[in-house]
This record gives sequence, C-alpha cells and structure tokens, in this order.
Amino acid sequence: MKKDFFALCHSRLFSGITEEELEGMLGCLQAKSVRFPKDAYILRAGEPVDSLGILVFGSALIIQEDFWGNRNILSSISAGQSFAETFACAPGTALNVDVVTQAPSDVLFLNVRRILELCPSACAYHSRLIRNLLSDLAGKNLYFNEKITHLGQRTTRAKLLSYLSAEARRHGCAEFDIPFSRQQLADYLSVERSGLSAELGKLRAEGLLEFHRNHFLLKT
Amino acid sequence: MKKDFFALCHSRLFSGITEEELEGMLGCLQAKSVRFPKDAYILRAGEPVDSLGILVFGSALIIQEDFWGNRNILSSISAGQSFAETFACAPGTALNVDVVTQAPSDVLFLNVRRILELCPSACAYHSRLIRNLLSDLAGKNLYFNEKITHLGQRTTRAKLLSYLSAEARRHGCAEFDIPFSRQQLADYLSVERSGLSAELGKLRAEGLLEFHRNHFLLKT
DNA sequence: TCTCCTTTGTTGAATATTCAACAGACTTGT
DNA sequence: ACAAGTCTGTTGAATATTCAACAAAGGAGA
Repeated sequence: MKKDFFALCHSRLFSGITEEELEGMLGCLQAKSVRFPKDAYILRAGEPVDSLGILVFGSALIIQEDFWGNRNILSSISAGQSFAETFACAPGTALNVDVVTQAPSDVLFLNVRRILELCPSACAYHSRLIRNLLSDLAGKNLYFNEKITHLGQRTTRAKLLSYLSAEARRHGCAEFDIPFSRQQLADYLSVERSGLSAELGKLRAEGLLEFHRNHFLLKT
Repeated sequence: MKKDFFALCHSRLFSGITEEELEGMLGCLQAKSVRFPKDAYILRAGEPVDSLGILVFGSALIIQEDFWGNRNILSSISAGQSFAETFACAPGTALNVDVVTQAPSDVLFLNVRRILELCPSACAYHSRLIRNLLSDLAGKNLYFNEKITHLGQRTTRAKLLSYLSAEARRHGCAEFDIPFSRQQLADYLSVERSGLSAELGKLRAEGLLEFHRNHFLLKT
C-alpha cells in the first residue's frame, strides 16, 4: 500500500499533497483500487464513466477502434498518469476509446462528482486536487493538440518529421528513444507501416537522421 | 454593457452565475475587455499567455500555420465561447495557434491565476467558476478527440464520412448545415479542396448523400 | 439585370500511399 | 545454440491524393 502512495504522490493529479493528506482523501473520495492482468480491458468504448482512473503501477494504451476494426493508438499511459478524466468531467458522455493494459497493472478509480463536491470541513485539499485536475486536463489538451499537428501533415514524410521534431523537443536532445514500435508509430500517425519504414529509409539515405529500432538521432 | 453580460451569463464558463454575481466577479478577476475589427489577430502563435479569452460578441477562427505557411483550421469560435484556456492553464506554455476574427468582435480576457487564487471572503463563486473551467476544458478535449477521429481516417472519403456522421450526430438529424466553406472544410480535414469536391460528387452519385453548398442530407 | 468576384466542381498528369508478399534481423524460451 | 515467433525493411502493382488549370455556379453591388 505504501508503494501505491509513492506513485500517487508523484502523479500530476496529487502533486503538492502529502502521503498523510492523501490517505485521508482517498477514503473521503471513495477511491477504489483494481488489479488487471496483461492485455486486459480497463475500460471499453461505449461505457458511461463517472470516474477517472490513475495507473498506480504498470502500463496501458488508449486505443480507438473504428467500425471496421482499424486500430488507432491515441496515447500510452505509464504509472502515475491518469486517464478518462475528460469523459468523467464531461457529464453524460460515453467513452469512445478502449483502455488496454500492456502489462499487469494496478488502477485507482476516483469518482469525479466526489472530487467536485465541496466538503471543506473534511478535506481542505479538494481545492488543490481540483486545480491539479485542471492542469492535467490542460496538459492532455496540449498533447492532443500536438497529435493533431502531426496528423494534419499531408504526407508520411511530413508526419514523421513533425513527430520526430516534437520528440526531440520533448527530450531536449537530437538523440532519443521513441515509445512505439514501428506498427504502433504507424497507427499513431495513421499511416501504413511499410510506407513508414520506406520513408525512414529514404530520410536516412538523405542524411537527415540515423536510427536503429526505436532509437533515433536527428542530424542537421 | 448589459448586452455583454447576457452573452457571458450564457457562456459555459459562467453558467450558474447570476448577472449580479458576475458584475462583482469581473472586477475581482480584473477582467479586461478589448474590441477587434474583422480579420484581426486576437492572439498570435508564440506569445506567452496567462489569460483566457471569452468571445462576448462576434466570430473567430483558431488557426495553426506550419513553417511553410500551410493553414489548418482547428476550430471556430462564436459568442459565449472561450479560447486559449489550455495554454493559460498549463503554466509556461507558449501559444502555438493564431486566433483571428472573422467579424468585428469583443473579447474579455481573464487572468487564470486570478481564477485559481482562493479568495473565499470576496468571491464565493470562484469555486463554481473553476468547476465550469474544468468542464469547459473537458469539452474542448472531446472536440479535439473528435477531430483526431476524423484526421485518423486514411482517405478523403473516410474523413468526410467521419466528419459528416459526427455533424449529423451533433444535430440529431440527417439534414444540417455545416459551419465551413469547402476550402475551410478541406483545411479542417487536412485534404485537398478539389479532391474533397470530387469525393462529395462521388458520394452523391452513389446515393449516400445530397448537398448544396454547405447544406447536407445524409441518406441511408 | 448585368457585371465582377468568390466559391465550387471537373479533369488529367504527376506524385504518394496502400496493399500483399516475402526476406532478413531480432527475441524469447528451451 | 537452436527453433519458433515477432518485428522491420523492401518491392512492385493497384489505388488515392495532390497539383494546376479552367469551367460553372452563386452572390453582392451598381
């Protein structure tokens, strides 16, 4: 249980809140902890949600699947990150994504109505939690905004360069690892895997970058 | 000034707050009102922002422009809607979009730090405002999510069908007007205008839909 | 009503992507 | 070390998109 608290204290949602405060809050918020095996559905598209999830331990993917079964990876989730806040915060909205574990995972579910309800006497830190949630949503918003920037590019090459530039900016370095396999990157950028590989080959031939598997080096 | 208040009271951000309460709050929040002519830049990419904007009157577009000047319309803003909340709520982030008026517009700027600072004695409704902001960000998040769904489609046809389905769902009706010209829709979906028109022609020939200008009717 | 100007539709050539199939590289478990 | 399975790179044919140029339709103002 202490180990859980460590991950939670370092999550964006609970930043600025101490372990002692957290312990009291979780009870007040009626938090529920659930364990999932590898490749399990944490949430399924179509479900109405009134709780957000926090990945305490493990790894998961946010996946969107269309009518014909084409998969599109929207993001990957690691320990300390939360998911489904958007749907939980927008009342009356059904989930339109699947959340699937990549490894055995522990998830903490928090009911958003509980978070928003004022109970100043019991939990002075509700206010802080709300502000964290706000900044978390803003962060997700920026993430989606960035993805739209990549998807808005017309060609596979332009999408790749847009994505790799963003990764380099994020790492603050021209050499970095990406968190996707080729197939996952192709899904993320919504292009054909073979075309992606071919384009990477061209970019290497032109001297714009080097790579091996998921390790990349961008060159001037 | 009363007319301003009417639009604000019916905005998502100030919903549940009365005119009297609003009047007091605007002073406390140090709200600043600015008027813009048609085709003017309300905000420019690269600017650091600590305030969100509310369009009190008029109409504006959120536009992203890449290095080579290709424009991508991310959304359109009408009276009562707010913009730049994301950047204002995520500290230390520079704006990566332009906000441009489509018509003469009045904008109210609200400093987010002011909103988040607790001042329970002066403004009991700060809490409500924060919750509205949260739900607003969640709503924007869903909007971007939807756009990603469209952009994630591989072909112009699939993007169109995805977009038109979403519009029909939004209107709750198979017959509706879209808020974009052909060029704007092509920018929004990130495809070629002429290809878009051609695809619309094919869809009509196949009997999937009817349209005239920006009026559409989806057929079974 | 008649221009002028903007928006939308159409076409064919050039370019890019998808699809399918396979070969080689890497991993994992025995 | 070996085998089996997965991931990545390569190729050519089929399909789709972009580009450029022009034609047609719609709208605004005289």
